[in-house]
Amino acid sequence: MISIMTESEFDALFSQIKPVERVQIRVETGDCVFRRGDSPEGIYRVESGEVLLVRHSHSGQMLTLHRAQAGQLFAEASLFSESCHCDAVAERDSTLTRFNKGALLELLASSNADALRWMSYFAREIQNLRKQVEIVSTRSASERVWLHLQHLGNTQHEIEPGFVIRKLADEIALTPEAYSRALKTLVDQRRVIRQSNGSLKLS
Amino acid sequence: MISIMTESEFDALFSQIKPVERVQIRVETGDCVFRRGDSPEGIYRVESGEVLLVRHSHSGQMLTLHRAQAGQLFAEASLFSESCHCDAVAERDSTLTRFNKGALLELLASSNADALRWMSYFAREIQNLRKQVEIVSTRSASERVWLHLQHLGNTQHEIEPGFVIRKLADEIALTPEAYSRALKTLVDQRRVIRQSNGSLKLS
DNA sequence: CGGAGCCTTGAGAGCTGTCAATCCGGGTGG
DNA sequence: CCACCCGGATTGACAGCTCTCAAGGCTCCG
Repeated sequence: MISIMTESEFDALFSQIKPVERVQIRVETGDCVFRRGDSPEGIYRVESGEVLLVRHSHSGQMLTLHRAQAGQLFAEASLFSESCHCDAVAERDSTLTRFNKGALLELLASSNADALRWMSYFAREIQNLRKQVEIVSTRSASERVWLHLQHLGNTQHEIEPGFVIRKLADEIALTPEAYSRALKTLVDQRRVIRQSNGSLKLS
Repeated sequence: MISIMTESEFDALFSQIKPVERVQIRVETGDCVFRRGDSPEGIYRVESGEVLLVRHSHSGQMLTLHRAQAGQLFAEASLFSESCHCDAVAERDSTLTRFNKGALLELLASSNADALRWMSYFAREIQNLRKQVEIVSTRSASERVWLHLQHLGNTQHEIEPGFVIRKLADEIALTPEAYSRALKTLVDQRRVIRQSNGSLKLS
């Protein structure tokens, strides 16, 4: 059984790519890595920092589709696409590695175990997205927050301190105010406990 | 450049699977193909009819995550998963083909051009899901309907007659009433035209 | 101490969900 | 041919919830 790709398996994959085919990129908070409609140049890995994939509605509202943190990939789907479908914006000062699209495709075409790992990565991405659709489709704000917290802490059942309400609210299409109220509701219901160190514990 | 996998490429892929590894399945309206938590047995193709991937919130509300129509696959992501993440329910009487999970994985491991096609399929699925997240995250009902109609008719700019408001509303987490009102708003704004044959034209 | 940034809380408006009534088209049976 | 019924779509009325805007609170940091 092929399991979820671990970080070291990622490294094994990418280490086969010639150095000349990878580019180190430094971006500062607010910089655009690419914009919607750009021709995709490859897949990106976040080495440090954080990059958001966002879309802007024509009414000016911004929507976070994905939050890529250190160690994660983004723009995977653009491997097979003629244009980028989101804006990629640095949420913080970040360093990225870009792996050339053509080199990756060649690598995939010549190697098969790697192809399986890639597919498992894609499959996990699909499942995460379905989960996100489920969360965002939930009408009640407190249920939406509850599902999202469960999703975030599905292993540790605990949300680390230092979380930022504004970011969490963005991810599930709520305003920070509504998120705050919803969280208060969950705490009142004893479903979430605010711990003294600032973390959240799910029950 | 690898382009989107066409239906004939699908056929080429699946034709390499031994007949003994594929099962024909007939289901009637309302039948469950599999349930959340089941051990995945393979990937399914809808030959005729329609299958919905849904989740039930514990408050009893049903959410449509995906609508697989004739010619489409579903449960792709479960290839690399130990359990199904949705219920699959027949929306109409349908015939399905199930391709055995193990056979597919072997096929992928031994063939590389096919692996690329599979990945392109997954990549398209990911893009569709991101679009769905974008749509569902849109707060205004009429804007949500507008985005969804654009997504549905992104090639023909027209929605065929015979569409069912209830189903469309389900897909974007709206009530039929709210959908109806939103559609009326779009028609009043001349962004959508109801044609005499019952189809919708986008402008 | 003072400011900045974020979270929290409050009040009101706007929008969607709910429930109910009505309309419309297709199918059935007299 | 017509009355009737049935399912879905539409429309109306109202409650409930979230968004918006505004006003404190809190922590961190200079």
